[in-house]
Amino acid sequence: MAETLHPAEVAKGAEGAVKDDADPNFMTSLARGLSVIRAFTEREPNLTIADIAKITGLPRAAARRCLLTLMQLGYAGSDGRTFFLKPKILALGYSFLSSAPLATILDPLIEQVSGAVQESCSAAVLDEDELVYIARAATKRIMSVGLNVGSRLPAYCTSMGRVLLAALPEAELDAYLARVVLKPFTERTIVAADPLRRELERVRERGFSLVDQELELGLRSIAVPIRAASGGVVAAVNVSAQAARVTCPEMEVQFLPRLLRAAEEARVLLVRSRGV
Amino acid sequence: MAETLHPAEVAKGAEGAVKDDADPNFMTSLARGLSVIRAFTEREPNLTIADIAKITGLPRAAARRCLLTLMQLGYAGSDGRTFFLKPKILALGYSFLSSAPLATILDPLIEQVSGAVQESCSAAVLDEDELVYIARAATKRIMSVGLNVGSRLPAYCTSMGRVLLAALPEAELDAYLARVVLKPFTERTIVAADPLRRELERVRERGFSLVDQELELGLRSIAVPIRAASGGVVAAVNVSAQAARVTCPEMEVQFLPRLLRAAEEARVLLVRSRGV
DNA sequence: TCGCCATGGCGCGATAATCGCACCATTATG
DNA sequence: CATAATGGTGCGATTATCGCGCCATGGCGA
Repeated sequence: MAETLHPAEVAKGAEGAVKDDADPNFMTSLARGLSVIRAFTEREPNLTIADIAKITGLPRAAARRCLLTLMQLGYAGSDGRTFFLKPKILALGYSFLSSAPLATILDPLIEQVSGAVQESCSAAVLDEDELVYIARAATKRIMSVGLNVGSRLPAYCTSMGRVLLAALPEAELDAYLARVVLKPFTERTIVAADPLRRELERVRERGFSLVDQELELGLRSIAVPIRAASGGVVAAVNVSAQAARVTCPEMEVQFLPRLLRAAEEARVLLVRSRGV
Repeated sequence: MAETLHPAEVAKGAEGAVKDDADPNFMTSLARGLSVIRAFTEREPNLTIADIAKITGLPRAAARRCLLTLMQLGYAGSDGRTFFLKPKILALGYSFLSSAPLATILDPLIEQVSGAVQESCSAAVLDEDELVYIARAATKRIMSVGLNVGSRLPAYCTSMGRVLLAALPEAELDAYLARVVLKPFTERTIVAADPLRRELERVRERGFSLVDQELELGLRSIAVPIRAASGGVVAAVNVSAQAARVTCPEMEVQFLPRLLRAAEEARVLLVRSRGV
């Protein structure tokens, strides 16, 4: 149980650049503690010290120290044998949400669209080559479980991801394409750089992205960009639905207008809330 | 700008118990790093090193090290002068959300109730004497801004808080009442222990809690407990509305039945998902 | 325009905080 | 019953972290 998973952002060095780390400004203990927090997942909400050690690659004693510290601070709890995260941990992630005007503003809009079209609706931004959900309204509990605020998906094969990629400066897109491996999630997934570039070009021209079962069979989604006052794309919103229930043309007809309206509304609201 | 706010869980010692016994299992650096994360709030999403130092009480150099570490790990960013949290920080809180069957299960139910009654609906649990939102569906952006997943409110003057307090074992309730100061948020807030006890007794008997403008004038809310298979109360769900629009009797008539139904549904779903 | 103060960056010596090995007790495992 | 794995602990080693102090920068007011 609990296999050695994510590469433990700590270990050698997340960035493969220089290996003679020894950066005097890098606090190893902090990095370790955070990696311990991230070791907890849906699959294994209750972990033992040994589990954590395996997952993070930390020595058992170190893992234990982190856990104990998190406990003392109220971020984790223990039933004696296993450890688990406590709700206080939300205070961390959500210092971001509450400090992000975006999430606050988009949330009600998302709800509104979702309620109107009776399908799941989300907002996301790009972070480290991935798509990160910052707001979400689900109609039913379905769809490849567990998409939540904070969830991360690849950008190249999702509608919101493509909208955001399409808005990237040329150079950054090049860098992205150079970095990322386009893994096929279904047989429809675009996995070659050139076709992807063309698709992004198309997204840019049409002002929205429609992705048909490229991430998961049976799942279609359509997304539009959210623009700030300045005109820059700051996020994306989408509606996703089961392919069996909604055809591609229907997605455009039924969902696109609402998405565009929400995006326009968001833009207006964003103007008023710019403390940045 | 950026006043000295929360007491910096690090400094002296969150628990007033023993003084500075230098627990060998406590990693100060980790605690400091986490307190830096929590220094970011809605009011000030962009903070300078000096700000952070003031807020957390850390020396400037230490604050700087934390910030730089968070940056290297991708949790924070900087525009050169000020720092801000990046979406990756959500991965921390998200470890909890995704590892909490509760949040996943309650979310769709919340949405459903919210959609049906056209008012904001939330779910919360108790954590360190406070109410913590674990799921939320807002209809409009209103109501004393920024209630989000992760938000914390006092338990004694909120409907969900009372539902959860009412479910506490006698001894724990005593301890709670001994610890907490009942601060009046409005002139209606119950601030004496005895009346509060009686109210909790009433909540226990009636199976729900209706709080009328005790947290904020113009705000009413009604909550019911969510019970696990075992019968223990594990969370609460509520509906809140503007007092001007919905009277107390109306709250009971219009919202209570739906809340009870959602709670019953949750109970059924919880039985099936108990991996704990 | 000229200083003044607050801030960010940096280096370093000091030291205490963290490390991780090694060992013991206890409990799953077979 | 034997074995392996886990949790807990202590300690010496060391190095990761600390925080003071200094310098450069720059915003701001006089």
